[in-house]
Amino acid sequence: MKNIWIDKLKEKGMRITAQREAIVDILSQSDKALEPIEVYDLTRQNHPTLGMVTVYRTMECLEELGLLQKVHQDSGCNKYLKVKEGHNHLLICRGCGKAIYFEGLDMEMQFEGIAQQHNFNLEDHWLQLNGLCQQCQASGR
Amino acid sequence: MKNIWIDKLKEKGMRITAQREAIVDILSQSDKALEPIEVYDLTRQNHPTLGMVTVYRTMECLEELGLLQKVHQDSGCNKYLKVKEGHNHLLICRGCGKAIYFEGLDMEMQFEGIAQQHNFNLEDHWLQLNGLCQQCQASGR
DNA sequence: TGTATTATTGAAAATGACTTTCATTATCAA
DNA sequence: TTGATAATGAAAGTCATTTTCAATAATACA
Repeated sequence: MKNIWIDKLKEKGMRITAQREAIVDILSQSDKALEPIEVYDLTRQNHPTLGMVTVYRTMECLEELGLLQKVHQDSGCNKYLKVKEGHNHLLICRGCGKAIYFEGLDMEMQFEGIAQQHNFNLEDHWLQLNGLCQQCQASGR
Repeated sequence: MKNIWIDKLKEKGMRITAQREAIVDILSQSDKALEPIEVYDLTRQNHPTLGMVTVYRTMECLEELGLLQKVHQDSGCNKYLKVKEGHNHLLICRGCGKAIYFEGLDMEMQFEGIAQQHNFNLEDHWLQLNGLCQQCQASGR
């Protein structure tokens, strides 16, 4: 996972710095959407001189490369999650933030039908289920 | 529509001022999600002394009263749309922003099934279709 | 391997959205 | 009509994010 991201950065002609590698480490391994300040804090545990500006710039690059995407939640709209190509159906835990791309619902045809009813040309969609995962239920959130 | 909103404000013991009425006018009639600065600009056309602070405070109240809800889009996560109770399935135009609450898809059971597969306790969901409305297609966006 | 080029970094300053403060003004119950 | 007090808006404050710029480091190439 991490290596794929690093390769994509290289392909784009970007230099591989220790800072970028550390940020990629955190984000490519996280199963929850993270905001810049969280990435900053997590990365600084192993790389204490890292600056916030570098976090912002690196995350922006990763989004442009299609490796990260924004996840919108009431708790904040600045959270970024690793992309799973072709899978934009998400299940997110309100407690711990764990995000799961789920499959098994094929609703493209129905969505297309709704769009046609309203004379819309459908471009994409976003489906997100919100709830509490097993651990968070057990811990009584 | 507007009167219902005003009544709800009264019920909460809030005073009906000219500013609040003007803001309610704009938001209760808009068929697209608006951000505070847009509400400010629109409202000031008929009410030039209005302050930005009042816009923020009034929109916050309207959200708390369940009359407005946030709509998350890449173009901004600070847009508010009038609520249509029990309808959280939206079709939004990328061009003009027009938002339509649609019905006809009953997927609660399927969503519940997905949640159970992953041992989640489902709380709510958000489904949004994005595309181009007829007018925006015609105008070649 | 050494070196030149230039992308990257991070501190500091700037920006911009939003919130808080507070003196003035306006609503509305009595 | 009047008084209690909620609401307003200017100004100052806060906080996330962006820009600037001199110093540093990665990479291509000699």
